[in-house]
Amino acid sequence: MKLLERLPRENSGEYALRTIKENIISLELAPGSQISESVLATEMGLSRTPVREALLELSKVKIVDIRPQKKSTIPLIDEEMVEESRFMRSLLECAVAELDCALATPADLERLRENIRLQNLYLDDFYSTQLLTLDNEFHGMLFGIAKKSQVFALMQNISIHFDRVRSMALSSVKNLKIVQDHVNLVDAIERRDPASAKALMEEHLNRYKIDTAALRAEYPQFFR
Amino acid sequence: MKLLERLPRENSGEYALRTIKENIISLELAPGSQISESVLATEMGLSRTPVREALLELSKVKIVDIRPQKKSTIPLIDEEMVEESRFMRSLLECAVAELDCALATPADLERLRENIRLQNLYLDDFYSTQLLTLDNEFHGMLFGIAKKSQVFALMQNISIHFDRVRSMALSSVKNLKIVQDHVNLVDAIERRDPASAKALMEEHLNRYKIDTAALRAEYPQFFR
DNA sequence: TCTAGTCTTCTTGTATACCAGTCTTGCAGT
DNA sequence: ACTGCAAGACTGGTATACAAGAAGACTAGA
Repeated sequence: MKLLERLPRENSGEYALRTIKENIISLELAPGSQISESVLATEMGLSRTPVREALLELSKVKIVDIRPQKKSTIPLIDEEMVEESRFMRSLLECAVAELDCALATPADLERLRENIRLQNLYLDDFYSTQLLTLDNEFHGMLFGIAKKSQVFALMQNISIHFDRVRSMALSSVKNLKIVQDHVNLVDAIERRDPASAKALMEEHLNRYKIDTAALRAEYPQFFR
Repeated sequence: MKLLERLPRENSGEYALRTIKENIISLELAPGSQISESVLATEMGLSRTPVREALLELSKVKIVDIRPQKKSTIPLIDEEMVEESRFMRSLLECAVAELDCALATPADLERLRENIRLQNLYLDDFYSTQLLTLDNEFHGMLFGIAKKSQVFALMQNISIHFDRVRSMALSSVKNLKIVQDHVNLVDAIERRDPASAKALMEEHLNRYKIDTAALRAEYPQFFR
């Protein structure tokens, strides 16, 4: 369990959720491993209550498997779940990209480009978690511009299935392509070209589709 | 606060969530009204813990507004939120309707038609909550057939914004149309006609779009 | 040595106690 | 009568205590 810094004005429950989520995505809490409310609570220096709230939320999207009176576990990677998550993302993100072509202001576009500049700074493998954060922010901005922030928040709940596969798959050659995708996408939005924007987004998200087969071969113990 | 029967094998938290949700949709817990963990707990004969878990989950989709150390409230109806919810539903349901054309088995179709038969039995205004339940089951089945049950579960979280507007808008003349929509949709799926299925679903969901303006006029105190 | 049964221990579920703010209310002083 | 302050009655956040059930270890008996 890798501890994070506690953010200002963040309460214990939010801190626990953020920490546990990060550890699941980074595979620090490995697929198939057992967890316990009280152990996690001790490790984080909290009581069971906020930890329990976090685990309960994660269990709603089946990224934590709580079995009363038995051990709870981090489920193995379930390709059907990953596919559901990809399906949802793809649909929503494509639609949002189209909306953005009509709604993005010059200021919005500048914020997007600024984010991409930062992505370029963190292209090294070593910064893969920072890159992941920037990537999430980038996509979050796209939803915000389309006035669909709540949809984004909800989508992120299930995207964690996708995210932990992503974090296994990240490699610098891929990252290069991903950042370039972002550039092309912003260009399309600036051109007010919804068809291109949608197509680019679809292609962008499809980069992750291919990986699961190879990953399963490499890390069979993490898959169902 | 209208109490529900406790389901077998349902734990307190689930019971609290189900009860509170129902009361929000039925406007028993009216938009703008204040709530308190301990009062709700007493009313339901539970301790604060499971009630708190339920409220916390509802607050994630902004259908409950928790303000630490201040009173929590049921937010007024926020049309932007209703629109986000409608946007998400529309996209996902249309895509699922298309998938169903390829995936529905004869047994699936029969279960759908059986559900519609029940809908016809409850067409009276008096049974509007039963009808709402059947409607939800119907749409849930469509997601299940497309192997997207988890997406449905997630979508329902935000759909509560939509649902409580729906429950204000229900009238028997509308219900007739809705049930007919369902019939037409299943026919299209049986014909393996994805274009029609998608179009019918879109039309079906659009029936609710018009209502908000009229409802705001009728119940201004419930709107922001 | 193997098996059956019991007891300890660990799990999550639920209730309760306590804490730190905030809002209200009532009293005292002017 | 009005104003200001203080006490107390709430709020939700957190910690802890207790309950119920499952699993595993250990012991007793064959």
